[in-house]
Amino acid sequence: MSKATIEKISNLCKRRGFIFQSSELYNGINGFWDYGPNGVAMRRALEQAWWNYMVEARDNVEGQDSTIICHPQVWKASGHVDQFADIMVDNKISKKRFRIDNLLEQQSPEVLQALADSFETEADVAKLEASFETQVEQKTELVKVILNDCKVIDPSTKKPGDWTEPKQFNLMMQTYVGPVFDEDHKAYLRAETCQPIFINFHTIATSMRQKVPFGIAQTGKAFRNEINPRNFTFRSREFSQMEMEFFCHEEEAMDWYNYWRDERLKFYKDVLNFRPEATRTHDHEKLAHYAKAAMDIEFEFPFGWGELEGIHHRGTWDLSQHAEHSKQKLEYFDQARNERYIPTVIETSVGLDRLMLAILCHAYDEDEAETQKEGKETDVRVVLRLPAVVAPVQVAVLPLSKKLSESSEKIHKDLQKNFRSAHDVTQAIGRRYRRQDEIGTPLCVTYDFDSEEDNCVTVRDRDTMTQERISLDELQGYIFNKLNA
RNA sequence: GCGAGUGUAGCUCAAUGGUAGAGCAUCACCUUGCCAAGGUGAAUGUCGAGGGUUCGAGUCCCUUCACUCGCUCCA
Repeated sequence: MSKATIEKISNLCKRRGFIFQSSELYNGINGFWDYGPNGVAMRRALEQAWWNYMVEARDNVEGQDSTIICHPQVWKASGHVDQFADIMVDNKISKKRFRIDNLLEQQSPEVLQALADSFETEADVAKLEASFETQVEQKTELVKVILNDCKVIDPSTKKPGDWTEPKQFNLMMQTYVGPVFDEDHKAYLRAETCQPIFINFHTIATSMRQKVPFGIAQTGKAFRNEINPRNFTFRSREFSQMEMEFFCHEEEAMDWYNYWRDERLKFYKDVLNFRPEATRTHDHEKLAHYAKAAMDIEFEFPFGWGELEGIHHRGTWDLSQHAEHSKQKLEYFDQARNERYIPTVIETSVGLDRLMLAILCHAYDEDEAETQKEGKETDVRVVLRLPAVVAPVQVAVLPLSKKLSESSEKIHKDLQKNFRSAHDVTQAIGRRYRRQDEIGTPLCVTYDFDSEEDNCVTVRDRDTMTQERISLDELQGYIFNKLNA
């Protein structure tokens, strides 16, 4: 049972320079988070671990880095502009909020007819929804009156609601390209990193002489106007994704789907050392209309199970959409099969910030340690049992006394060439060990008064708190082996 | 957006309407000192912001901002 709570994690993250509220000086901004020195070190290491595993170690996956702002048509083609915009309305009596399309679907024919009469249209959900959209765009007060006059039912109470003015919720963030802010210059910040992969598919296949099946990976920022950001960094409005789109022939798609699912599970197990019970897989019961198969890899956060990664069989939907909207042929000619087709896509998509949070929750531990504090035998030790590959500091060099700091700094400088090393000279040694435990440093190297004589240092292990005397000549190799164990 | 809650030192939190505090953390010095050790000292605040009531407001009232939790949303 994990001892982590979101409150403890977020406190530790702030106290130790991992993650804190963005723009705190101005009271913060909801859904945006900054990474401090330890947070950014860990995040870069994690991103690099993913990149190495998914791109660098493979011949059939290429990398790319696209712009955050793309041609607005990209997001119309992908369906985001439509699907990310909903009209919402609140019932003041039940305090519930509804999407107008969901609400319309649950009305009786009488109510629908009354609405249709008011809008001078037909009693059809799609047509009524279109009427609502027009009215809401024109910001008329009429809609609220109509909702209430037609006695639209609240599905949760089965009674007419006291409806507020419907509002348009846009989940895509908007901006303007060029100095003139009008409709013609409207653009979107990308809501996911995968669309720019789809539109670059042919350019990359050609330039890298790749043949299907092959993949393209990208990491980077994505933006969504989440209605309600919650649970620390779990749902943020600006976040990073690590996505890979694998293009293959439809006949092989399920095999590749299974292959990538297994690869991704292996990543969590072998690279990040997740305990088996920390994650689970969850097959989607309701598939998006274009999807053939979809599953999530979930992690048990202190607030419950949450999605870390999605593995999706997207069919030919995305490339077909872009082919249609761009009026370009996005077919691939497969020489081996002597066949022309739109490749099928298998996607792996993980949230970098969510994964950071999961790793922190997974690593958080409290144990009992002996103390020399007066009146106490043991004390609670807070320790992050981070895998060495992502630990912000991999080794800390600590002189037993400040007088020894000249020699210890030389060791630190030497270790810095190969590892993320820190040098800490202030305060009692025990306190420094505890500080390093809290940021998850796997190894501490202590230089003492004997070191001058015997050319040896003490290496202390974070998890066992045991110490070993190591010759300075063997130190680099010893640390390398321990960190890669 | 609705409802509830919270804003005081870096953190956790005190303070009947009457001089803003503690613990921890931080920093400096001392200590041949290996697990938040001991000692001496230091720094730290527009009490979220604005207005009002009062002789006097961190405390009461109003407004506002931000955050947290619940509802809605989460392809």
